[in-house]
Parts: sequence; C-alpha cells; structure tokens
Amino acid sequence: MDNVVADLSQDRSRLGRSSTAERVADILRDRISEGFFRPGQRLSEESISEGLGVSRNTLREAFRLLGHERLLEHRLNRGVFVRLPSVADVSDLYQVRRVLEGAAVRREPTERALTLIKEAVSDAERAAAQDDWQAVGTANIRFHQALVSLNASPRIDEAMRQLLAELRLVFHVMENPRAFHEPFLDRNRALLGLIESGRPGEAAAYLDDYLDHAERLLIQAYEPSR
Amino acid sequence: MDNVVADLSQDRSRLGRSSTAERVADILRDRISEGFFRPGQRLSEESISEGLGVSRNTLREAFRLLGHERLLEHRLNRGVFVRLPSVADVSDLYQVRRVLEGAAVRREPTERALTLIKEAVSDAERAAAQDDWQAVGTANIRFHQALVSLNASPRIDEAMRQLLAELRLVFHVMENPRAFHEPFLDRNRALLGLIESGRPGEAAAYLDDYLDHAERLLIQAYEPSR
DNA sequence: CTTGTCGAATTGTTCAACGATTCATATGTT
DNA sequence: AACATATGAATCGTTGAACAATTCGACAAG
Repeated sequence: MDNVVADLSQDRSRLGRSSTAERVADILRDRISEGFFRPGQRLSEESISEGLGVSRNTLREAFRLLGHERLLEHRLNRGVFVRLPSVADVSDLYQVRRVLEGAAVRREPTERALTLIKEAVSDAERAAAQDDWQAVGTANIRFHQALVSLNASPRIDEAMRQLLAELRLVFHVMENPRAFHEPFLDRNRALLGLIESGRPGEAAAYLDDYLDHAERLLIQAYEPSR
Repeated sequence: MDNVVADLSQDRSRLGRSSTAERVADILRDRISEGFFRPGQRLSEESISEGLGVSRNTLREAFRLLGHERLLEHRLNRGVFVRLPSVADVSDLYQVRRVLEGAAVRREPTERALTLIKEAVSDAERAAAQDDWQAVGTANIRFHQALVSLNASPRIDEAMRQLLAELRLVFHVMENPRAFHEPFLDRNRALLGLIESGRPGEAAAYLDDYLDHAERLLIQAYEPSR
C-alpha cells in the first residue's frame, strides 16, 4: 500500500497543474520555443485571446507568467513581445552556464545522472549520423540539462530549463543553427570521458574552454543580425 | 549630444517600471519580507483588492508575479498562501548557495565588489555591537549578496535576490533568528580575509564548511516548528 | 525638416456576473 | 459511535463589457 501512495505522489504535480492561464502559458511557451512566434514579434491580446478562445484577462495572466521566464517582454501600454535577447544577454547566459555547469562537473557524478548524460551524447551522435540537425540540437540541450542535474538541486534544474529556453530564442534569430551545434559533438563526448574517469579539475577546465569558445562563436554569428 | 543620449538610456528603466499590478506586487513583496504576512497565511483576493483599492483582476496579476518568485503558493480553487518552505526547500536553497557563492569566491574579486563586501562585514559588526539584530540580519544578507556579485552576472544577482527573499520566509518561522545570525559574524570576517589575500581554494573550502554548518543549524531550529 | 495636432488602435484597469470548487456543518444510515 | 452523504455558504476561476490612458502614425503648420 505504501509504495502505491508513493507512486501517486509523482502524478500529483500534474494534478494541480490546471488553470486556464497556465495551460495557455504552456501553449505559448511551446509556440515560442518552436519558433512559431519569432523573437521581436508582438503578441496582440485581442487576436490571441480570440484565437485561443480565452478572455483577455486570462491571457494577460499567462503573459505575466512567461514574462517572468524572460520569454516575453512587457512594454507598458505597448503590449507584449517575444523577447529578443541582446548580445549582453547572450554573454550573461553563458556566464550563468559557466557557474552552473562548472559546479556540476566538479561533483561526484551519480549513476542516474551519468546514464542520462551518456544517452544524450549517444542520441546526438546518432542524430548527426542521420543528418537530423533538429534532433542534434535537442539532444545537445538534454546533454547540458543532464550535466547540470549533477548539482542535485531542483531549483538549479528549473533555472537551467529557463536558461536553455531563453537560449533557444537566440538560435531562432541565427541563420543556420545546425552549423553551430556540429563542432560540439566531439567535445560533449570528451567531456563525458573526463567526468567518467573522475578528473573533475580537468573536466572543469575543459568545460570553461568549451563555453568560451561557444560563446564567442555564437555572438559572432548573432551580432550582425541585430 | 551623444553622451547626453547615452546618459538618458540609464533612466529609461525607471520609465517602464510602472503598472498597477507591478506596484501591487512590490507592496505585497515588502509586506511578506517584513513578516506582516506570515508564512502559511492565506491572502484573500477580496479583502486585499478592497484594501488596496485595485480590482481583483489586477491583484491576481500581482499574485502570479510573486508566485513565480516562490513567495506565494497558488492552490487551485483555494487561493494564494504565503509560502511555507519545507525542510527539503531549505536544503535546496543551501545547495544553490553552495553553487552560487562557491563559484563567486573562486573568482578574481573586483575592486567594486570587494568594497561592498567589506562594508557589509563592517556594518554587521557595528550593528552587533549595538545589539541591533535586525540590522545584523540585513547586513548579513548584503554580505552574501555582495559575495555572489563577484560572479558578475545580472541573472545570478537576480536569482540570489529571490533566494534570499525565500530564505527570509524561513527566518520568519523561527523563534529567534538573532541567535542564528550571531555565530557567523566572525566567519564572514574570516572569509573576507581569505578572499582578499587571494586564496580562492581555501576560501571555497571554508565557505563549504560555513554553509554546511549554517544549513544544519537552520534545519535543526526549523524542523520542530513545522 | 522639425514641431504640433488629431484620431484610430491597443493596452490598462475596473466591474459585475455566473459556474465550479472547497470546506464545514448537518443529516442520515448502519 | 462511526461513517457516509447531502446541504450550503464562501471563495476562486473565468468571462465579457466598458471606459480611461497611452501609443503611434498621418497630416498640417511653422
């Protein structure tokens, strides 16, 4: 009986998860993340509330939620816009990654997390072999998400989720994100090796170089289009 | 002319910062942080909207904002409550602190940040000498906020602000928070010394011990009252 | 080319209403 | 007495309409 109850507690989070505003937020978040709503685009209260069949008030509640996740930008009396991150934003995102991922690789990896990391690396390589660069991108994101989970902190996991969602905005402004992800496949594999073999110092150093390189490349490809 | 425009752009942030919902959120945040609204307490939409002279819709927008900051808890069809952190929450908060503050002390300190840290330490000691434990608490918070600012990341600064606000909820449930802060005055001073003298490794180790100790003490004082 | 003015469009905020849900109380059954 | 069910008040969730405030482009005047 006890384990039945314990199992149920996992579904519990899904139970509370219903309110029209939150469901609307979920929909909009997906739309933004898939690039249907482009960065910089204005989201009209009238057309969207009408399109989704919810009242303006409810839609505004959803807007507030996404604004706090930095996916939307609220400009007073002018409406909400899909966030268009500045170069400074990109730099800061990578600064946060340096902290979160850096702390992660210094920790003793758990079996559970290590499995997730390995899967993500393999999935990315498999997708690359099939020229499915969309899948490479998502697997790459899973890799870093799994890395950060080494910190064993729900709040940090959540922060990383938001950070990666924000980073997707940047990718949507780039001309070809596929070219950006490719060079990092080998590095992911190498980083995994350093973690597995228990050399946190080297892993941290390697990661720093990794992130420096990625940031420079990303900003270089991003700057012109602003 | 150019520098005039550049100067103005700094004031720009103040321009956008007004909407009734956000101002209401500011008020509620202050009330919660000062303990006027106690953890666990329910905030009635009707009485508060009436008391503040705003509509229920606007108040609900404010509630959403604070919910995302984890200061309020939204239970469907039951209303919003001032968050009452669990012991697991406290542990996680300290886990996050280990990551954010740990990364901070490993960095080369800037002059600006170092000044802020020194001021916070001195202020805390001065307040302690005058038995003003309220002031000791806020100075202590400023100390850790300044520490984290070594990471040179606006997003991390913001995350730390929220984290400390959440931690204040915990303090409001304790019987005497003053006794909790006192033993850490000397440690703050010692940590500052390690940072100033450029020994990041030792500083990080000292900090880990610091946080472990603080977490244990806090949970010990917190557990019974739940 | 800059500066003022007007008006349409959109957002900000309020209000009233009604269905849905929760919780406490009362009622009834075994 | 213990448990199940029904009842009802209170509150939340959501809607739709309304009006004030603000933005922004167009156009006119200097």
